[in-house]
Amino acid sequence: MTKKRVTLADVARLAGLSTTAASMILTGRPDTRLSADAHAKVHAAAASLGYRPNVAARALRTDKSRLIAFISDYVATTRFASGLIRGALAGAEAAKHVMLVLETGGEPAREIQAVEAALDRQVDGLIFAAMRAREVFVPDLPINVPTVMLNGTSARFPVSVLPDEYRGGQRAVELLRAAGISDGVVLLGHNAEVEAGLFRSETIARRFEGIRAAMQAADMRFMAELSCWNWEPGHGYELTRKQIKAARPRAILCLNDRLAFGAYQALAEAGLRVPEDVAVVSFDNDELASYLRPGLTTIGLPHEDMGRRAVELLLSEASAPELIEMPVIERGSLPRP
Amino acid sequence: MTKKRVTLADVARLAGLSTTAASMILTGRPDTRLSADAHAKVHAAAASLGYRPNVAARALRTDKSRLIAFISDYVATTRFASGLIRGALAGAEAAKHVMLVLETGGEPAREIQAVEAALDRQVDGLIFAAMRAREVFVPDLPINVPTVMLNGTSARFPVSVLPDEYRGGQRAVELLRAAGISDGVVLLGHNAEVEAGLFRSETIARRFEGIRAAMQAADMRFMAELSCWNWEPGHGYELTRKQIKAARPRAILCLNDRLAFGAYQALAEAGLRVPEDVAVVSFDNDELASYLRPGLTTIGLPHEDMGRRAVELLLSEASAPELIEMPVIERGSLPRP
DNA sequence: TCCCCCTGCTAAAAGCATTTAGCAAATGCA
DNA sequence: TGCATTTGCTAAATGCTTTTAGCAGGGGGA
Repeated sequence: MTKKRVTLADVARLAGLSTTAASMILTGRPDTRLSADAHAKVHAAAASLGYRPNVAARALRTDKSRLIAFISDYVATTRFASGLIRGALAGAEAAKHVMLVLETGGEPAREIQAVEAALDRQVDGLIFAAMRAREVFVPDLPINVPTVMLNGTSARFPVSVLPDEYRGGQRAVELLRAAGISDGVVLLGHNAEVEAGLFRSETIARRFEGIRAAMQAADMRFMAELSCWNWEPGHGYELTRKQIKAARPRAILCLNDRLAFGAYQALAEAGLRVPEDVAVVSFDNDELASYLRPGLTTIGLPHEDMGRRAVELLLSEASAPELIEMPVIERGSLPRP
Repeated sequence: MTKKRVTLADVARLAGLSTTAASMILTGRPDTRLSADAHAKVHAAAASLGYRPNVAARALRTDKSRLIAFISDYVATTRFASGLIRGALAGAEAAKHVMLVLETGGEPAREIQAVEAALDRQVDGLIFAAMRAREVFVPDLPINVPTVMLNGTSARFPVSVLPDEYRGGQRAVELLRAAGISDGVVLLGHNAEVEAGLFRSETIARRFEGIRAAMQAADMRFMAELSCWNWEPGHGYELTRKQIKAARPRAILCLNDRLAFGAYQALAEAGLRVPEDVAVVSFDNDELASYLRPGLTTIGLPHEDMGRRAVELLLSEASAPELIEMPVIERGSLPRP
């Protein structure tokens, strides 16, 4: 507890050199003219004392903290968005940075506090992460460090990392086609406002565009579009139940895995088998998807990749937004052709 | 970008006082003899310049960084363990601290790096969080700051925060009793090694003890104990299916919600209704539990409370471990008596 | 009047690493 | 030998805040 930290001065003293020399050697400066002997002595001294630089002192001098702040509205309400953190953490570690995480609940006051707390600590960059992709509120403070928007956008900060929803939407439809299904497809989770990008998420609007484009390209049309606000299992269950009563579909294209989960429940209850009687495709690759029987084929949200990429863009001071590929995760909810 | 930070010296200059005065006033020192006038001037100057102290410089001088490190093996593999982070984040925010999060994947080399990175930044405390409660590997480095173990234990650091599994185990059985069920109960997810505390988690061993104690107290005995290593839905499904074929239980006590999920699938397939034909109780309060139909009654893992409490113990330099109550979450998988 | 204490404030050091400017000795070249 | 370079290294300044030690002036008591 009381053992004093070992400082650069201690190392220098033990090596019989100046702190200047020690500093230059330990930070690995290229063009210094210090002798090989000096290098050896300093390294030996540092090792024997177990020297570790005081990052605060270094940050004070260099204005680089090797710290980045990850400010999100909700870390893990969707357990799933935590993939964003995991990825970012991995990216930070790879770049020998360390990550401060702050949660704001989407409340402006807490957002301000979070940004201030981060800036006070001289972070090298800010990542604003949103649980649901949308226009993110960024407090109107002077921010003088690189900033990237993760799973969201901001008029003020152009560099963002988003899933490539358009392509993802296309893929879902292509999957259906490849399974030999070209009609009797029901869209589950439609919502006009969302589709228009008015609410919740512009990126989901792009998902719709991709779906519509692919449908058109294949000259397909939905048998029905079942609309609801929240995309929770309960809604998926109810809508699917009603649909089955009206007319049995050949396939259900669900806007997320939780809806698909509800659809499975309704199908099971009606004695319909997946995929023989009704095929299902979905979006997200929620952990759920692997629990279902049969496993759910879904277009994954590449959260972990996105998080990692956000850090990379941040540290390379990129200036353009980036779209991350949505992987197709094939499990068993589509018939093999 | 180039706008220089405003420093304490700037504030002092504008206020027409020394930096000493400004510092004392802004940090709210109690026994200073500075005039009310001086206070007013300094505060006015600070406000008008938008002064924010440089935390690195302050940390350098005071050795207090208002930073705590959250070092975990896996943040969110179980999406669920991320509740630990959420709680800790909330606790840190309440205490005006900020949290560094580091992930180690349980690899010793990364653990060492993580601890060093944290210590280099003069964190005020360390939280070692484990995804699964167990004896946690803590690298053998000199650690001279308060440390608490979260959802795990360590011989070296006695203060830990764990769920009260013994009581939780009892509660599960009591729930069955209260629903009028006293026989025909199958235990799903037993495992002799785990029960003996030899592997994975000592706290799960305590859960078993609680279950056994309550069973004995109620003079009940399991109809069968179905054992498996991994507690995933697939295993729950298989074991339940076999059990149904052999003899239909009145209730299934599942060691976690994922097993219960599998049990539901097998039950549905066999045309058995929950809870009329077969009741189910479980542990964890995974998000899954609310998706099932009917909702799963389960003994919740209080991750968020635990995270918050860990920070509180850390900052109060507590010296004793603490058990956090496991809430019973009643949904619809038990019959109303 | 002299001494002491209180009030209100400040100069300077400390905390630790990086960096600029520059010194002394050795070497190279003519 | 004499001058310019190069080599190998260091003193001191810098970044910003906190804290210690202490100064100047006014008032009170003896």
